[in-house]
Amino acid sequence: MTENSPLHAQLYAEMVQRIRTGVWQPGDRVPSEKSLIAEFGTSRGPVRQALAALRSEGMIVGGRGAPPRVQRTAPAQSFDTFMSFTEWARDLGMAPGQRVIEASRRPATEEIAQELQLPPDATVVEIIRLRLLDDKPAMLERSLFPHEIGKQLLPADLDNGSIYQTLRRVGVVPVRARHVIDAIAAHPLEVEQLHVAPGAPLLRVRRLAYDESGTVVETADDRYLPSMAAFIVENTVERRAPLSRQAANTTADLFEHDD
Amino acid sequence: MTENSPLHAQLYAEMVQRIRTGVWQPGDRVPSEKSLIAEFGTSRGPVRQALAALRSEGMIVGGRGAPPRVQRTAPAQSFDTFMSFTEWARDLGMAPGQRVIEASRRPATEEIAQELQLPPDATVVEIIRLRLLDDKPAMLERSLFPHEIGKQLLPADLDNGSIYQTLRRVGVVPVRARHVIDAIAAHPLEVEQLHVAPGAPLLRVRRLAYDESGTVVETADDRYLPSMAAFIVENTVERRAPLSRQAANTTADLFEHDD
DNA sequence: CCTCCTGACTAGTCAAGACAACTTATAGGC
DNA sequence: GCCTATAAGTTGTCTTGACTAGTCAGGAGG
Repeated sequence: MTENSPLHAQLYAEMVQRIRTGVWQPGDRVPSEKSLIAEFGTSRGPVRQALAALRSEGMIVGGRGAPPRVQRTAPAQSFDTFMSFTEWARDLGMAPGQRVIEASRRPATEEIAQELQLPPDATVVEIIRLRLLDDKPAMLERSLFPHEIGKQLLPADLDNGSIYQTLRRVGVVPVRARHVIDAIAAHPLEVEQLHVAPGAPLLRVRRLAYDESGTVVETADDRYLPSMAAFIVENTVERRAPLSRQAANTTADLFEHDD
Repeated sequence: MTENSPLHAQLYAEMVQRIRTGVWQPGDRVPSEKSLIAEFGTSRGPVRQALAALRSEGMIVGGRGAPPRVQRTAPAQSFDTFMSFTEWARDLGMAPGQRVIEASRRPATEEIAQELQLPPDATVVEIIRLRLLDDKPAMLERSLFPHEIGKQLLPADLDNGSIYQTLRRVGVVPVRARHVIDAIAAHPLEVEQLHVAPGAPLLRVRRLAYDESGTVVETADDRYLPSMAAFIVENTVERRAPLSRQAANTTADLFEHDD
């Protein structure tokens, strides 16, 4: 694993582990660059690169004249963990579950075709799943895929395993996504599946995922029970979060494509 | 401005401007490092440092063998813009407005004292304001400050100008914040002020802001009309957002202090 | 006309060294 | 005991040089 990766990445991994396992305690000073160089037997470049990575994720702060300090902070979730409900649940130590409500193939509406960058009336695959945490309903997920991609999913066992893992096996790898977070009242389907009162507030996340080449892989509409999940952002003066607050009158633009 | 800052920062600023002004068009290749070195008359280090900064903010992508490409992406909002309703509205080209509902001094409850890192029964200042965008209600903001800080706000003209600007004038500068985003049903006060039906879904953002020394400056509970605002996150495999999804049974921990 | 291969170019990685700016602890003076 | 000046140590910044691994266009061959 760490053998073929670049030196600075190995150093980074080693440092992350030391922080996580408490070898470097929160509030402590990190060893000086000089001692790290001596320990790892490298030059200053890779060491500084690894430290810069830690800093960019907020795990260490300060510096300039004195070694930086370890900061205990909610670790940023990896792209995969953030995208995949299954991986997220495992990360939390909870049992992910799912029940397919609907899996269908249908012609796209004009709006959906545009979101998926498809010609009008193209076929899309829609999958609606109830997601569970430790057997309790947590989220209702409505995903839309272009037919080329979605057809790989219909024969798969959607009740077990992650859609993303299935997609990866067939060579579809999302690498970029845009999430729009807001609140919405529960509709009849959510009332039925999530066991909430009609009109109850739900946390909605609409997602547009792209692969390497910039083509849209998925558009989704996830509705979370606020009693089961929340989103956290950590923000610093130095470190901008790739997060912004948008006026809703421009929400239509939010799903415009960049490239 | 750019005279005393380090070289790589100057290069970064210049490159950002070129992207914003369209000298470097989205989709275009960035000039090669060699040509940038020749143009700016520096060595490779600062040039690469500036490019790395652009990359970390998602403004350029790719590389390794070919010059990176300019990516048109929703620019991450600066810490100030993200914190301050006033600056955010101005950024959108809309007119920010506000009406103070309540500004009071009171003993803290146990829970609030803990959040603000104060001894039990310490005095806190609570300010509740209705926030407007172009004269339309958009958000109800409930902020709590330690008395030492809040007392500077009570005599201020809270109906005009930003709280953060006022705080900065008296030397209180937040540099780090944690935001927890979820959904909640409208309560009587929101029904009255935001003109929504009882139980209507609102987007809630709870915020804990720290200053340089790590002491809590503010804790707040903002409730947005989902028809007026949403949050956007852009996520990449390479670039982790400092954002995570959390199970709500751990929500009590979310406001635990780090340091 | 298409495919494949080669070579020029590019960015990623690493090393070693030098100086500037800053922090911290120590030693000295009051 | 307290404050201040100093010195040592640390990180930030920049340079130069080298090698590796990837991209891309153009030419040879089918």
